[in-house]
Amino acid sequence: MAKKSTPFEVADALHSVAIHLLRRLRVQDLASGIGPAKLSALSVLVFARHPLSLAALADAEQVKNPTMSRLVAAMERDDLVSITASSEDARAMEIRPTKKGERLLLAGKERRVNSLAKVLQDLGESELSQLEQSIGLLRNVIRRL
Amino acid sequence: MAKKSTPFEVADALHSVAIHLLRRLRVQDLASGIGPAKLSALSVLVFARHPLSLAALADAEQVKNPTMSRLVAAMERDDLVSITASSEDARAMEIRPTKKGERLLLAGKERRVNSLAKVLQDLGESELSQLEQSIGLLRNVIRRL
DNA sequence: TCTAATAGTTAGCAATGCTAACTATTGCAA
DNA sequence: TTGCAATAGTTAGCATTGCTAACTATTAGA
Repeated sequence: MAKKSTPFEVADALHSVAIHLLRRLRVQDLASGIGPAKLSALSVLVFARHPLSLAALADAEQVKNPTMSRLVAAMERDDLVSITASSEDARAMEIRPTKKGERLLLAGKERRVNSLAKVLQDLGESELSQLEQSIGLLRNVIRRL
Repeated sequence: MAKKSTPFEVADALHSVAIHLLRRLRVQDLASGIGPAKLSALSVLVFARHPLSLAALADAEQVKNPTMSRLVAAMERDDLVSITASSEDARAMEIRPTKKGERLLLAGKERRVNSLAKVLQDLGESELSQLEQSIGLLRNVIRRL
């Protein structure tokens, strides 16, 4: 049986693990030819399955509007997203991934996640489902953060 | 019962959760008055319990020498680390945290981790120990990455 | 109607990452 | 022993991504 740990200790360990996990995965991001911030924003757009406003996208990515504004502008220049004015509100934009953006995201994501998936394949089925449950827990934790 | 997921799906979810977790915790880092890269490097120095060379520190942090060189120079200016030449090799440096650096790290870490710990307190004991087991799994995964 | 709120942009700064090219030592081999 | 290649670190210059402050344009409401 595992030693009983305090929430502080678990938080500390979790923080450390998250840092080091991403640090390793960062290497794979390079092959996408697009930065991690753009890749992540593009991912939100692709999986949203409907257009998002700039503010909504900034919110989802936990960055400020000017930061997302710049990312979206760059992605539009690269033909990864298309921008149209909202029909109801001329101030607002509707941002969608282009076909090219969608293709790039899926390919990039595959490359990125594959190196992690390869290691996860060595885990047993029960370990994998345990990880999955923990991920579910963490999503709630993050929401309350 | 949870739907059976592929390693790829779990890897993807894990990647996403790690990103968003750190994004939330980043807010707390601000109170340290020191950037996350420096905080993390300082953490390595403090917990190493012996001096490290620049290359060793860069390696531990998974960054290139010039990047670490700049971080270390800034930390020395702020009196967070002390730098001495190695007695055996005049090219190499020995980097240690100062008292001030150690204090700042521990205080910063506490602040940083506390916001996460606060949310984790609302989890049940079984959920907490489940998280803990997953963290153990992940440490092995990261090592193999 | 006019004013306050909202959506987004622009400008300018800071932190952190990189590569290329440099200096200074070290160590090995001729 | 000398001289060259390898090693440790720095400097310069650039890209990305984050921020705040200050701006424009549109909308909505008093």
